Amino acid sequence: MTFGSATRSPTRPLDPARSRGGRPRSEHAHQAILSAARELLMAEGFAALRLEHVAARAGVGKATIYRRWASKEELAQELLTQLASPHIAVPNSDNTREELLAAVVNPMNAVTETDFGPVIRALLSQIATDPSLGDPFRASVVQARRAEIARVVERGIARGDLRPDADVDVATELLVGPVYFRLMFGGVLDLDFAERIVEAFMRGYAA
Amino acid sequence: MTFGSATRSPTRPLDPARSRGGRPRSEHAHQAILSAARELLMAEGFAALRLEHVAARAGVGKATIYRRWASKEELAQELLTQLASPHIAVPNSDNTREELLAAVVNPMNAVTETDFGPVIRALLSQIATDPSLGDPFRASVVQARRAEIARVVERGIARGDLRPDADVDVATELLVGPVYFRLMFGGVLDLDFAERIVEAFMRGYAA
Amino acid sequence: MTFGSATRSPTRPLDPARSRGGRPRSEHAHQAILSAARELLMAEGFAALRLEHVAARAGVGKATIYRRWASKEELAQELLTQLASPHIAVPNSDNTREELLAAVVNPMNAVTETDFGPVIRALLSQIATDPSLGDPFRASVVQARRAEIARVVERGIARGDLRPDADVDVATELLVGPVYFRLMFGGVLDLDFAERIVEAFMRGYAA
Amino acid sequence: MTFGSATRSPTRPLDPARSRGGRPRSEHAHQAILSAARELLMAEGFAALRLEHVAARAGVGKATIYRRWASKEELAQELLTQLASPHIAVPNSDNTREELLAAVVNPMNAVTETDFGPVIRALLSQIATDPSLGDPFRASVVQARRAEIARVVERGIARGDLRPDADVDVATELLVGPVYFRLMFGGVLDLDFAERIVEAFMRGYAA
DNA sequence: TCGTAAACGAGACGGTACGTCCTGTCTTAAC
DNA sequence: GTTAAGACAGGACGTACCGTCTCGTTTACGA
Repeated sequence: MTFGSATRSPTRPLDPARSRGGRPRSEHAHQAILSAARELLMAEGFAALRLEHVAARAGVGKATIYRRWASKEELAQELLTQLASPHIAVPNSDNTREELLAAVVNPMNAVTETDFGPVIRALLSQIATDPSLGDPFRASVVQARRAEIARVVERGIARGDLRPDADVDVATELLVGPVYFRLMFGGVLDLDFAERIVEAFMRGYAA
Repeated sequence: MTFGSATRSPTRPLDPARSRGGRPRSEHAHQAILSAARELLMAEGFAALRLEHVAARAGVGKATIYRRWASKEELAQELLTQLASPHIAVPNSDNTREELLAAVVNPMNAVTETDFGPVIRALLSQIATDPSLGDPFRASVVQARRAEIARVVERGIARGDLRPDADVDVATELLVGPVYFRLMFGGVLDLDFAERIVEAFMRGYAA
Repeated sequence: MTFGSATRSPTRPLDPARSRGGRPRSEHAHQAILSAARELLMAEGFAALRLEHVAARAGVGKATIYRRWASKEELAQELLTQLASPHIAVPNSDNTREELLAAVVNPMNAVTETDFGPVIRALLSQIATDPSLGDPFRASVVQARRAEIARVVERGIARGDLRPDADVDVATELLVGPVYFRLMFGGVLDLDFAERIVEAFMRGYAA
Repeated sequence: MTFGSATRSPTRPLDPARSRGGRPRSEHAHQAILSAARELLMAEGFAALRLEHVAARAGVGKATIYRRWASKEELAQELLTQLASPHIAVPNSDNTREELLAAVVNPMNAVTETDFGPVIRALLSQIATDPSLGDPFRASVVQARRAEIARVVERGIARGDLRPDADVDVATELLVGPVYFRLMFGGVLDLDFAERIVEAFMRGYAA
């Protein structure tokens, strides 16, 4: 699945009438801001993230940030979307248990081994309480993951590996919920954990 | 299970040598601060919580807050512990399915029908990233819930309702993880959802 | 002249009905407060004088200060009066030049060699702008000095040392004004300076 | 005499390397702050002067004040210098008594008829005790006045109106000391008083 | 090749909140 | 009924950032 297609960059559009003239926006500044923001968000958390510090670290004026994002939230959303995209897809492997394991291991690796982990940890509250950040996240990342897992379950049923009445509606919760539970509330996130989750799922829904 | 025993109030201690003299701390001010903080935390989120506003709403000087809690985080921790305590226990009902349902419904009702919901939403990021808030929360609330669910599973095994090899180590994740997943990432939290979660668990581990 | 007779202690009276009973006010605490206040006033100035620090240094509760003086100004006034009293009198020496010199040297020594110097320096603005401090000071200390100098001039005229039309009304200003001018605006305050002031006065008004 | 040349503005310098960029400091804000500070200093005195109130009255953020002056003292110093400057010069009038009278009447009018009066009253203590305010004041205003009066005396001697041994070293104290004495310690400040002071001086030092 | 126009780094602007300090009052137990 | 201790509501301190606004400068495009 291509994921980016569902995403809408929160970056502020240029004035549509600007095509006439003016200096173009600097792509270098753009990336420097995102990098600085990611580092500071991971180091300090969302509440303590200071756009003034982002600007300083990026070697950029504050206005250059506000020209692109209206708020800290918008900037965070872009970071989140950028980092979440690569960890959604579960390839068709013709092996249902393997695909289910991938559905658990993908998000687990994302949060344990990439910057997505610290970043989403820092943004959990914003996602859970601020629709301006949560709604786009749910509409893109969460929805993409739900769809991917639904496809895995359907393929499993089609192969005869899963019972036809396997509960697609809560499959994402059963497989990915435990990963986020431990992300927040502690507990090891390793392959053994992932396998136990898959084992419990398979016991319930194997044909 | 008594829960409070595991909790440590984060409230700043008085100087141990103070018993001799001085005006005692006002219990009224203490409660007014906690109420004001809860309301503002629910309304604005943790990042936008202003102790100055808490003080104003509580009709209290800022120093009266700082005398009790060293930071916004400590104050939030006390709020969280206060609100989480009542929703842990699962009574022994001699019916394993009923007890498992209670293990899912308890936290679900806590987050949907009490102030614990908005408060923990606001504090998820702090719990996940700030050990000063997360560690006490994990040591008290999360640990208590794990222990309670372990007891439910063990009673189920003892009654012969659950297989002896039912996976106690991930039972909390399987039962409560889905609830928190939907709390953060959307989806209805109702009795039907809870029953589907329990159904999946029972399918996997019923004797 | 005895000076104290003109002074009214600013110390708050005890409740007139106090003769009945209760613990008597501690004279020790009273003196400790005045000493602490004098030291801190000299070290920090009036604007930075903190009653909290006075209380701490005196080993006294804040209420013990407020029971005696209604404000920082009243406490300062008592300090000032206490320190100014000893430097007013000019003894009759049967030598007009000697007495005039004493009228200059007395205040000069008071400000250069006793705590009165730093204290009045710290309180000049209060005296000049705050009637609650300035009026009692003018009514006691300044008035006493004027009267003393008037007596010196009159004795000088009586002895035939000064012209009968010597200007009594500005004599204090001519003799003491230069001392305070240098106290504020710099310049040495020594015997030579005092003698030049007296010399100028004598040149103008000697018979 | 040009007076400003001796003065050093206490205003905080901009970073010398700032000429490159940044919004320039607002002259309008600068003057609004000085006006507000003058009004409040006159109304409340130095000790009760609140920079927060100055900022509010000037319609300015507190940082805008601190960007220019490091402290209440520095701000006061600028006020003082600004207000003192116009009252120093004594024009050559070819009439020694007239010039001496001007030397007394100038400061007298300054303190009775202009804002310099309330302002210096409020700052006397600071000038007398705080070198950071007193030293610049002595170096500029006081020194200028001394020099001006020395010139008046020298012109008087040159004209043959004053004795060649007239005491220049204490002339300022004799002429201006009485004015400040009454400013602090009470007594009318009118033309008659000024004439008596000049009369006493002339009696002593006329040729 | 030259204006025009927008973006750039810098930093001042009016504000809000921080966490600390102090004010003047009040409340306790001890004497 | 005063004492030392210390909590109380209130308010100012000086600092840090907010999001906006000027500056002088740089960079591209279209006339």
